[in-house]
Amino acid sequence: MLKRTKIVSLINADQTIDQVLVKGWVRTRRDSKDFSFIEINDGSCLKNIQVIANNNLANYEEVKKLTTGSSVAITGALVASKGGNQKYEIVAQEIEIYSLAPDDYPLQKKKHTDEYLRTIAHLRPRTNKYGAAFRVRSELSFAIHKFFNDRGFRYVHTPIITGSDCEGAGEMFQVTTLDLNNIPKLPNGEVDYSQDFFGKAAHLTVSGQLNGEMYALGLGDIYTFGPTFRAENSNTTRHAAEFWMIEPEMAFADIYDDMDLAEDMVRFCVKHVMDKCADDLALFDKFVEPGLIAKLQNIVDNGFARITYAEAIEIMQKSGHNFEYKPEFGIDMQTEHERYLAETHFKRPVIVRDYPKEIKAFYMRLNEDGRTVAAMDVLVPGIGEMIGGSQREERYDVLVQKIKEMGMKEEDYSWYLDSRKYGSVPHAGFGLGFERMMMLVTGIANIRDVIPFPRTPNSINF
RNA sequence: UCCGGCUUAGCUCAGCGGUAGAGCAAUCGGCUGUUAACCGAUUGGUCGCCUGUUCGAAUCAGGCAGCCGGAGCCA
Repeated sequence: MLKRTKIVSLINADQTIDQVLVKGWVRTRRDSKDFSFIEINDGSCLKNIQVIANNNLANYEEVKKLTTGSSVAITGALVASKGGNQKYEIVAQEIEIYSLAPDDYPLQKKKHTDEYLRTIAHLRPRTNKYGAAFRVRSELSFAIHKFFNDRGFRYVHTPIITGSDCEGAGEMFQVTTLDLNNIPKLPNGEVDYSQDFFGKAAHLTVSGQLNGEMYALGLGDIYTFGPTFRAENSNTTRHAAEFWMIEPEMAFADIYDDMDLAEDMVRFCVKHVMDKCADDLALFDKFVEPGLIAKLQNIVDNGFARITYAEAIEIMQKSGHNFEYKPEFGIDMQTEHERYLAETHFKRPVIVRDYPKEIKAFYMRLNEDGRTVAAMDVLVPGIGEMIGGSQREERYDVLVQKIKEMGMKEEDYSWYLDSRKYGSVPHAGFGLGFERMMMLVTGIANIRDVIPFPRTPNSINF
């Protein structure tokens, strides 16, 4: 019994083969007088394999009805192609038709707009561009795991459902089994969560960081890589309600170790994808973002610029550039500022650190100057903020003070504070939006096009 | 959530007060070791929805919806 061979193996074969079995979907069929050319794609690589179907096939009349999108199994000989565009082709000995796609198959043999393909997100992995995008997504995920595994980081699975409604990273989706048409209430009118599934209010996680810190302070170096949810009404090309985040956390590390890790990780992952997905990246370089490969090579070769927030403000003030929001110490950086720094001034990724404490989260470590925190953001051309991280405040008293200052309840963080109470050590970590790294690597400009089935405000189809 | 734009054939668009068009796709036929093949023919639309202005609305005005882009929030 002949085993199926994937097309990627045949494309890269080093010699002809008497008999092979390929299975896939028809991309196009071109008829000649006595035979037909059929191009088959099975998703194993960007390229199709060309099949020659001669009229001596038992079911040649059926073969001539093959439409774009139909599925087939083809047994034949892998031979040198007489045509110029491919090294090998298959001369079919037998063509089994699994299924003929009717003439309303939505994918035509031409370029479709991304907007249209979003309306048929269940079929877009059958296109060249989206096939490439999701092969890269898989390879990029693997690169993340490989990078951390090679460095001895442990992969920690932090909870998706959280009972802490104060992770502090944005609006949360509530999780409940209460009957929304008949909500149990307390005498004071508030919802009686004691009757809910967990006996208290529950939400989808917005970050695994606080949990991740606990494991770093036991296992040493850890990372999380999983889905994250934000109920923000964000309508942009860079935000989704459900996205994947990578959150490493290192014990016995400071903000400089953190920046080194972020830069090393991005450069490793970019290099990995360049090595493993050359054909797919070439497609993006040609049709999606001209100059993409040169941009990626620059990231791999030259590394990131590093400046402090104060230096960033000064650079912008002296630039003569007309900003809508004037750069002054203390402002939260706007998109225009991030883009100026990464795209115009440095023309490569830049890490900005030591932000004013007022604009950053409570858990970030207060610097010696008393007015900045050891936070760092990685700003990337075309995307803006891709990574946000910090050295964590490990001093119990300072952290409690910060929690109070920001109007939060100390008792809500008792378990978190335990880590500072018992054997606290300096530690640092960051959060990386996986889809944003996908956008960097592929040049795809909309986050909806780098997630298989994107979830955004008012959109949860498929 | 705010600002702007768009919505006409399966897809991409033109038409911008006088009653519906093109290219591609599809279907049929022809031709050819073809390469998103080529040539010819055919099919295909209550012009997003509602209301108004007008003798007459795809076209002008108002409202609504959806989509897209920018901003904010952030990853």
